[in-house]
Amino acid sequence: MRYHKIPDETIKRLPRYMRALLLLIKEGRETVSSGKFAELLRANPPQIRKDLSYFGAFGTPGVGYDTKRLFGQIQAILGLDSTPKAALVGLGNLGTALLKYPGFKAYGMHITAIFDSNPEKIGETVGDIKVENVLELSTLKGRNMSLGIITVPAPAAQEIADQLIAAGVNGILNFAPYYLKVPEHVKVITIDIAMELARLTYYLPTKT
Amino acid sequence: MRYHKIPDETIKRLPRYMRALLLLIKEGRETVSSGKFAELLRANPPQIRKDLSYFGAFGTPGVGYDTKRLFGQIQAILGLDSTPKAALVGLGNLGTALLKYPGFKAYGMHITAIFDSNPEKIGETVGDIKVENVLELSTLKGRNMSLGIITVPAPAAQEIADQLIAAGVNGILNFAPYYLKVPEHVKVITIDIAMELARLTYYLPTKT
DNA sequence: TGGTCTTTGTGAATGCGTACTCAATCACTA
DNA sequence: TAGTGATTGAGTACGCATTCACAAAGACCA
Ligand SMILES: NC(=O)c1ccc[n+]([C@@H]2O[C@H](COP(=O)([O-])OP(=O)(O)OC[C@H]3O[C@@H](n4cnc5c(N)ncnc54)[C@H](O)[C@@H]3O)[C@@H](O)[C@H]2O)c1
Ligand SMILES: NC(=O)c1ccc[n+]([C@@H]2O[C@H](COP(=O)([O-])OP(=O)(O)OC[C@H]3O[C@@H](n4cnc5c(N)ncnc54)[C@H](O)[C@@H]3O)[C@@H](O)[C@H]2O)c1
Repeated sequence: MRYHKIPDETIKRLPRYMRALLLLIKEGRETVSSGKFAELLRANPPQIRKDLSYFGAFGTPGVGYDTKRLFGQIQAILGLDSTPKAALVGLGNLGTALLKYPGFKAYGMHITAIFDSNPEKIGETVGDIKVENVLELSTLKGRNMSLGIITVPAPAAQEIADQLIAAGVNGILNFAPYYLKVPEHVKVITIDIAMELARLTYYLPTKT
Repeated sequence: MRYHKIPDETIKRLPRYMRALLLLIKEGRETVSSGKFAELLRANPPQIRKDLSYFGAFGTPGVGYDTKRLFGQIQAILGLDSTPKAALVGLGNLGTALLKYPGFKAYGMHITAIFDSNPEKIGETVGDIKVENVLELSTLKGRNMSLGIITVPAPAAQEIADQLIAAGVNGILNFAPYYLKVPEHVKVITIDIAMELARLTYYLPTKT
């Protein structure tokens, strides 16, 4: 049913559905059944149907889902139809890699501001964006920026987060290995690469 | 020692515990109670106690957990005490960022081999590692490499994964937005950055 | 237009992980 | 050596997510 509680796990899967749909659309497929779709994603059909059903009835029985329409619908659910703008803070190795990555556009996202504290980097242009001084972070306020990406060293992360939030950002993608303290209305997703790599070794066959 | 089923979520938390313990050790703390520890991690005490209890009794009632000892124990549980070696394939923007990152060592992990297909990159050295031709990937076999890191474009990911597995790797950290098909005994963790960013917009206040 | 086939949408059951609680345990002190 | 206080370890209850199964619904064809 609509407007009831939606599992967080469902939200995590939606962007994956989008990516698979992009592929299907490129292949020229007009419709896809939950069965075929599940095969592509290595998931099971009822999972997909249930996930989608939380938001309404998008499919047609006997046929399946219209690929283009479903893509648009998921995009709308996630709020990507309004092409949110993101500010990146910390033009280091990781920040640079993110900026050079072309894959974000396909979903309707854009990084439109860059900040750093290093005087050598300030003023530089990456793509067509000029690197600004982190001290001017508050100037973001009028620029309708809804997302922040933190790629500064861990000790600076909390301070940057506070400033981003003060500037009106209410979603933060954090790469620093630090657990940010933020107000209720702000959502933080931390990607902790070292943690994932560490976890991976657990699953290796024990060699003793 | 409990050899019953351990929740995957528990395994995901263990590396975070390690990081927090590193901090405590640096601060000179000898012991920590589950209460203090939970506060630091913004988690709740019973969760931590339960997680640890799956592997045995590490704490002393009335006192708490010995920080150094617990760090070593978690390290052992994860298999990081044997300092697993990792091979990275795809020395692009992301691959370079990972190689320059010093944070992996603290957990007991090392990237000790690099492969790429670009002739300009082959032969180059990064840190003290020489970049090898991806066609020579099979030479990994004798080098006791247990982990692979994939930072090549998505269309090449499956092929690289197959070759890594053939060379004896059985844990893969994959950054390519592609869902790899691997044998039963191989564990894959995919970090899909674009997906996380896309998901983030869902939680933003709907502005209409 | 009626019948059949396919596939959806969802109520119900199952299974898993988290949160709670409390007796058992250990250090410390007198 | 016995008493006190703090904290663990785990059995239990709860809640959420996944899986299952089936009735309702549209498409297609005779
Ligand atoms: N590179 C990786 O592979 C990797 C892996 C795991 C985690 N991380 C984390 O990601 C973050 C960035 O990593 P990196 O490798 O890009 O580091 P980096 O040192 O290359 O880049 C950090 C950048 O932030 C800038 N900076 C520092 N303090 C700042 C401040 N107060 N305000 C604004 N800018 C500031 C620096 O000038 C630099 O450009 C770190 O927190 C790191 O722990 C990185
Ligand atoms: N950079 C990011 O921020 C980012 C974000 C999300 C996902 N990703 C994914 O991570 C992967 C790497 O991204 P990137 O930005 O570093 O890309 P990149 O193009 O900078 O680097 C790719 C590297 O792989 C090498 N390569 C290509 N084909 C190869 C092959 N068959 N064998 C060996 N090496 C090969 C190239 O020579 C290059 O050095 C991609 O799959 C990308 O989709 C990157």
